[in-house]
Amino acid sequence: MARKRNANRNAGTPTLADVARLAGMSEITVSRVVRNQGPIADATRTRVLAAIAQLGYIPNRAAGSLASAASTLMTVILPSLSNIVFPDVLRGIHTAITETAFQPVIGVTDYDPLIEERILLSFLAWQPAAVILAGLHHTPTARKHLEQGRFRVAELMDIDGDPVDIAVGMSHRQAGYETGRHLIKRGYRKFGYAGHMLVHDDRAKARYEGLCTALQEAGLSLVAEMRSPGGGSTIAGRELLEKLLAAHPDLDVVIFPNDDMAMGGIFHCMHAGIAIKERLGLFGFNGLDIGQVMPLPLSTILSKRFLIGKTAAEKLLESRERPAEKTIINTGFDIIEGGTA
Amino acid sequence: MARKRNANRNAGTPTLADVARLAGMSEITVSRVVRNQGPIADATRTRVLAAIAQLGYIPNRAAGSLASAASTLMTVILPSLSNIVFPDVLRGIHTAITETAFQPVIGVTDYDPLIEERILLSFLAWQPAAVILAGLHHTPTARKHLEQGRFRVAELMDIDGDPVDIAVGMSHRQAGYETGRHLIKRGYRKFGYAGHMLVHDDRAKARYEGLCTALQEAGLSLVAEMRSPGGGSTIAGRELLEKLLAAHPDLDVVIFPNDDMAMGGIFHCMHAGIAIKERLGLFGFNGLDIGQVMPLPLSTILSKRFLIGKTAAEKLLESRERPAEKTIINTGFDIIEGGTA
DNA sequence: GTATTTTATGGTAGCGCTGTCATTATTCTT
DNA sequence: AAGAATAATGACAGCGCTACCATAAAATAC
Repeated sequence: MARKRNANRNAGTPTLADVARLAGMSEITVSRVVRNQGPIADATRTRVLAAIAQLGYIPNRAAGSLASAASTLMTVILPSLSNIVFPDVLRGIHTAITETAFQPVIGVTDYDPLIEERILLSFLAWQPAAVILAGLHHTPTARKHLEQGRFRVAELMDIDGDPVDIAVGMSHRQAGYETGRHLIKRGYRKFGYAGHMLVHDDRAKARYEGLCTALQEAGLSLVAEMRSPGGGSTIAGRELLEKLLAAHPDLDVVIFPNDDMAMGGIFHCMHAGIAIKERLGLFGFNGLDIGQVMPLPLSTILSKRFLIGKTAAEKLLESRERPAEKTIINTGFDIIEGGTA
Repeated sequence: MARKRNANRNAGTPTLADVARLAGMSEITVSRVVRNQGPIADATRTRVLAAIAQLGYIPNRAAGSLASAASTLMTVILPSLSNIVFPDVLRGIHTAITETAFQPVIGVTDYDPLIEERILLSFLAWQPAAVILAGLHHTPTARKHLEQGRFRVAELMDIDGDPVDIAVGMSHRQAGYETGRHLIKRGYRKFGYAGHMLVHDDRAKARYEGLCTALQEAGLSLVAEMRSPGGGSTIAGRELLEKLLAAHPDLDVVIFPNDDMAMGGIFHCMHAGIAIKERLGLFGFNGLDIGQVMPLPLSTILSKRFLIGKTAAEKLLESRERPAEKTIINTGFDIIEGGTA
């Protein structure tokens, strides 16, 4: 019976109708006050707000979403949370939407496009207002949904490719290339690469390729490379550099796919008494704070993660509609000369 | 007119009714298949799943939530994302729920209980299945909602207090106390504290108080303390230690509220040529990886952040109902002796 | 002073799904 | 073989809200 159902639910949860009754207005008027939409007389607004406060009314967003076929949720799907990089992006997003009605729903893919697809579909069930993901590479199914959905899409970090709507990030290929150019200019000639095995980390791969291109153009090539089977942690960087140098003691510079690993490299050198920069150059990527506070600041490339997140979210807030044209926002990067290469 | 409305929405979004029609079943049966609920004949399930696949049906969770007065959303409200600590917690939560239907919605409070309250209320509009927050201290309004809501509540990090339902964490007061005992045992006598000004960081405060208690019991007290106006970053730790030592050169050990600041302390000593441990002990909190990989591993306390997040989420998954009794899960902490104190 | 626009409010019909109660086939008891 | 329990499915109302249209009152136009 309907009454039973009501009894179960309504236990102390006031609805629009309750507010309307108390304020002596219709439901739709209360709804308009709540949503700040349409013309409302000041007196009416005051009365309604008083009733809302008195009852402690909390709007039911599920009902609202259902009725309007739209929600205030912003789907954020990131590859990882292990490293501060993506929390930084998330922080940027949060900063942009903190004063808006948007609420971020988070998914983590572990760099796996199939997991990304699964998470995306499960989140689309909420009719999100916008979707943010990392990178430009998704499964065909995911891409299809992203293109056909009634929501805006921002793809972060990477701009080397064809975005669905909006891409915000930097060219990782170029970053790798500039890294190579920079180090060649500094006089390094025997390049080593100490990477990781995250096969789906497209951006690390793009930087690697950019680096190789720069070397090639200068008639050089990687003398040695190794990849740590785990991930890209500091400890992995430390151990990997040790192994790399054991096999190739003649290297004069080693590039890491991120600052965490590069710092591990610094620690190995400190421990093994290797003169950083003079005897062996070390170069990272990301420009983490900690690398810059060290007595010998890490030479690296500053990626603007917070800015990427913030810019993307702001761009998504600009309009409710999908943009007619694709937009690519290049947040660029800075080479931090540092003291290690 | 209804037709117009339909036309706008239905643009390519199949509903349960569409699936039911195609499969030749009733809507409720399709719903049961989707939710894996109730007895369904194998043949029926197969037929329905085929229809779902054919149409690319995605259930509308807003409608489902409205009808059932329950959602699959898990509200996660954290103080900050700037430091890896809370992303670690979030990672633990995500690990626990990744194979379930739960989806985390994230809020960040900047350690402000009023912002926490605002975020909580806005999230309750989704009728979440569970709420996770940090700490045991909330505004009265927030506490009231947490106690009366139709969802389970987990309060993380801290267990010194009275939880709503479930608390998962450690005693920060005890951690501070043990820090003091440990350093006294090591022979340190002239204690300095290099903190920050996050007034709402209750846990740093509890550790500080525990430390003071330990000193007092040994007839000692803090010789000097300073607080950096910014936050608890590595650079702040480095600058603060320099200032602290300039004013109080006789200190023989300095405690920091977190590893980030303590590492800043290490860097200052390295730069200034101060013999760490012999001349000046340094002690942190958190047990971050990076501190342990340094040539001189940081002396600190390992807080089990990932475990806290994971345990809490698992506990919340155990039952759909609010627990009859309060539960406190102490994940404990480990003193890492390290090499800096 | 009437026509037109603007401002403020309400009635009503769903949105897409699930809870509740029935109903019919099937299997198990004794 | 009749009765009881179980398995499998369906009808239907309604969750709480908002889009859509309509209407009344006030302001403005000419």
